[in-house]
Amino acid sequence: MSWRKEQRRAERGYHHGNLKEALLQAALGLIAEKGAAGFTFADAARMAGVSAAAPYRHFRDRDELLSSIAQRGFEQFEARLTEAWDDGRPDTVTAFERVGRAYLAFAREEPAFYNAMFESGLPVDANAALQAASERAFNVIRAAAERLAALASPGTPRPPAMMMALHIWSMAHGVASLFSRGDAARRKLPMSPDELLEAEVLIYLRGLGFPTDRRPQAKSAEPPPVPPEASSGSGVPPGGPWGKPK
Amino acid sequence: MSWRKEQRRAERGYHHGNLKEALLQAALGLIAEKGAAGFTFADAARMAGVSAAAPYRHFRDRDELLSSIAQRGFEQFEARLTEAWDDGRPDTVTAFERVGRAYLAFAREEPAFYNAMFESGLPVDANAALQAASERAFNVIRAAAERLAALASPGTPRPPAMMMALHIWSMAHGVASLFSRGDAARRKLPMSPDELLEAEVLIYLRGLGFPTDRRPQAKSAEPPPVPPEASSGSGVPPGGPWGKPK
DNA sequence: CAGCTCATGTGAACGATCTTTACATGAGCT
DNA sequence: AGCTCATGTAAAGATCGTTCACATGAGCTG
Repeated sequence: MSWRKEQRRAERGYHHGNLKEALLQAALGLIAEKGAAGFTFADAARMAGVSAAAPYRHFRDRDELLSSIAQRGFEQFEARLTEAWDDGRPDTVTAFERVGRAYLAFAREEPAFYNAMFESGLPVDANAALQAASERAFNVIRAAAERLAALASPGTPRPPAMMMALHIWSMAHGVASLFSRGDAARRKLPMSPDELLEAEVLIYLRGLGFPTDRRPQAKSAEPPPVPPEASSGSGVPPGGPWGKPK
Repeated sequence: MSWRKEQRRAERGYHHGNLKEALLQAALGLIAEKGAAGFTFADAARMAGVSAAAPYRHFRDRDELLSSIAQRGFEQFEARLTEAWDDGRPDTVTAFERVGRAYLAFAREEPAFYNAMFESGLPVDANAALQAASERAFNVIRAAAERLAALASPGTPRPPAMMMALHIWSMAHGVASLFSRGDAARRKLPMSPDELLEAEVLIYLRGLGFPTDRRPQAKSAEPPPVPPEASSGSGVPPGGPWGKPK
């Protein structure tokens, strides 16, 4: 029973050396397994091989650990989105959809982070640093929407980029949290969450009057010439974004 | 100290008489206050004036109480959505948007139910009855989407109703959980969640080629005549769904 | 190198929760 | 009147979050 603890202690000495990091990693693993609600401070301590009181030297309380994880999550999230956006290459629409896929991929591949960030119930404004990190991540989407808005067909009012960004965010978050993660993924779907979101975004963009055929655009100040399909009929390409209906 | 408990007991006798219901109500109140994560079985018992062990006569464990609440929530949710849909009166698009608003209204007005249903972390398939209730609620959206799909402009492929329903659900859930409830509502927005969702759905529907001017349609088998704006230009009415840009 | 300091970890303890177990009560039926 | 069984209670064990007094040893200071 207790020789194990002694053993551990013998291996690493009285001081852990890197407990804060170890706790964050342990918590991450536990949240991935059992959700933010199921994760316990004591478990994290045990997993790091220290007493239940040790974590209090590094985090005021359980919530502070959680919000540290959320913050780190937003930072990685921002990085992933930025990378996916790739400054709008090769063309704005393609890059924009890549951001959508990156959103879902993050939710799927980093369930613990996503959980801490959006589903742990901690207040958005718990922590100034957290809020800032969250805003930086959102700003990636916002900036992309800004560029997309600039592509609006001439003669049509330019949609507010902020609104577009909020719309895209809500779609991505909705799909992720309803269909793409953990228990929710068990809901049976006629298509993958990725395809679902991609179609949703494409239809939305078409609703705004954007060409969605992904032709690379020159990065010019004036909008590119309107492709034929954007000004004739309802703008629906044959087959539509959802594939060929039978 | 303990005269209070005796007092309570004197008022109602040894047997409570309606404990199951009282526990559900108490839990609902507690979840509304502190979220599903913060709610404790013991608190619910205390609030109902019984010992901490009493609830186990009515629910296997805390999770079963939670899933009972979620189930009841889905039932009320279904009722609200059905009422909002009103069988597509006065016209399909108007009714469809009313469903969207009803979704948000439910999320806002019944935070406890919404929390238990979508944010409590309980598995979708925890319980057959729960899953069934959830599917019945979704079917309201699905049926509405079915009717909407039948309105597709002639010559354009008819979008799969299932996909549309999933899209609408993800939008509504995304907006609700990001902006419309509890802590999340503190995120500052340039518009209300209701307006945000309404614009989102309108743009989406336009992307599918639907007329979105809410003219009442005859309930005929064949689609109504295509309004001019749906077949000319990009289909964007002046001002767009997001109001007048400056 | 000796000694001091302070960040870091320990163990014990408190109150709260979840859950089980043996026992108490009384409503409704015979 | 008496029996039975659903319903409630008290007590107890296990786990958690959190605090407090105390132990340890890494790194600075002289």
